Amino acid sequence: MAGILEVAQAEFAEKGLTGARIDEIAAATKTSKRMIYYYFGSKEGLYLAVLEDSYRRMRAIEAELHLEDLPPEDALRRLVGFTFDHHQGNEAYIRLVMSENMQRGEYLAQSKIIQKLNVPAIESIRKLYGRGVAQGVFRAQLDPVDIHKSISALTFFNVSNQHTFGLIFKKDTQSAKAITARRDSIIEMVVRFVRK
Amino acid sequence: MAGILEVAQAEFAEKGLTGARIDEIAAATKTSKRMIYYYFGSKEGLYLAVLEDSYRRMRAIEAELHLEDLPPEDALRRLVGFTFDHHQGNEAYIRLVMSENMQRGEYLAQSKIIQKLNVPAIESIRKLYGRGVAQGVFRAQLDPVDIHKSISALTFFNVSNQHTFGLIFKKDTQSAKAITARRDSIIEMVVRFVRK
DNA sequence: CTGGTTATGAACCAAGTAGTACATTTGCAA
DNA sequence: TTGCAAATGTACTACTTGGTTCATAACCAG
Repeated sequence: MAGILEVAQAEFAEKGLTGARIDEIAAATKTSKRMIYYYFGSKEGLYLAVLEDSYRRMRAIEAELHLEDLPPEDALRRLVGFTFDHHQGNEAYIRLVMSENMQRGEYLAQSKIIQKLNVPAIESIRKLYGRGVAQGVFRAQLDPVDIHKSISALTFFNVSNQHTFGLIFKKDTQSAKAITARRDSIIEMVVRFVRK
Repeated sequence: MAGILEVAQAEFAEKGLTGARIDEIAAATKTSKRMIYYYFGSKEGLYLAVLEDSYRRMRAIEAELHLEDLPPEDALRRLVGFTFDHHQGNEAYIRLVMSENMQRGEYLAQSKIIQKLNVPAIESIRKLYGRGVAQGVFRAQLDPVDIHKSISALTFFNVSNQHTFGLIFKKDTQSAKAITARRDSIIEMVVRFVRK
């Protein structure tokens, strides 16, 4: 059954909810279409299961960064860099989130476990930012969720929109060099935003 | 035929390439399915036409901002604010671009006119940034395309990922107040990035 | 061993759905 | 008017696809 989820994640990430084919998922699994319906009830049920599983795995990896051990600015640099790498290395996850936004969050809204999974992400920013303000290196009055949103936007977009952006500006955006440069630029942007 | 494009844009933006239904588009038009095939050849042909038309209209609006008349930082603020508003007010366009990225840019790559349409966007940043450096208010050595990418990322994400982000962080992200706050935050972020 | 619950296989179906065949009409130039 | 190309309506089809029916097998507690 874990195998079904993996295969289904790949298929849904590749083609979206409507583009994905249950028959193809079944064919790539050891089980049959019959079993997919037995376990997940419907295409939508499977999609939701995949969605939850993907968020869960994403956050599980994010958990341990040990930002407390670093000075605030270093911690922030590390957090942003890590988020960047993480998005960069998980295109399937990115595509699932894109797909879900195309459905206007209709399926994620049905999930009961999602909200809980994401509190830690904000918490680590809140702490780190609080320390920075206390030490006088960060400016005050900023909203941690807003900071998180900017970090997400910058790192997410770099993967999600790589194709249209690359085409339009004829830039190689995916060479190791280009990726590193972009990574540094994003880190710099976030740090400058919070720095006093 | 212009009518077809409008209806088709709405349908493709709403449901993506695979989710969109030619029959539905036909039903919402004054013409028939037969005519859609007559003019556009296939579903993909129609999709490509819609894509090109949407980019074209987007850039046409962007054209006149008169940034030359303003001091560099003011010009940058205006550009970012305008881009933000523009994305905020054109969800259909955003969704089409998302959809196209889900296809890995396969259809946009077939378009011969796309690259040309986007040179001006970079040009206006390049000029504005050059002026800022010359006047000593912006730091040197930055890449205009990189700046443009950050502006796009921040403003695009705010629309494209509003649903998942809103759900996860239980934040109202679409009230007038929230939008204005986010707008200001993004402008500030970009300005701080280029400022000396 | 038995009864029932869980798991599985194979063929099947009804509803969509992109695309077409064919006939017909409209417009327009000569 | 004639003739030809562009435009259009109706009905159809070949195929895909989510989901099901029915029968059977494997498992497992009492």
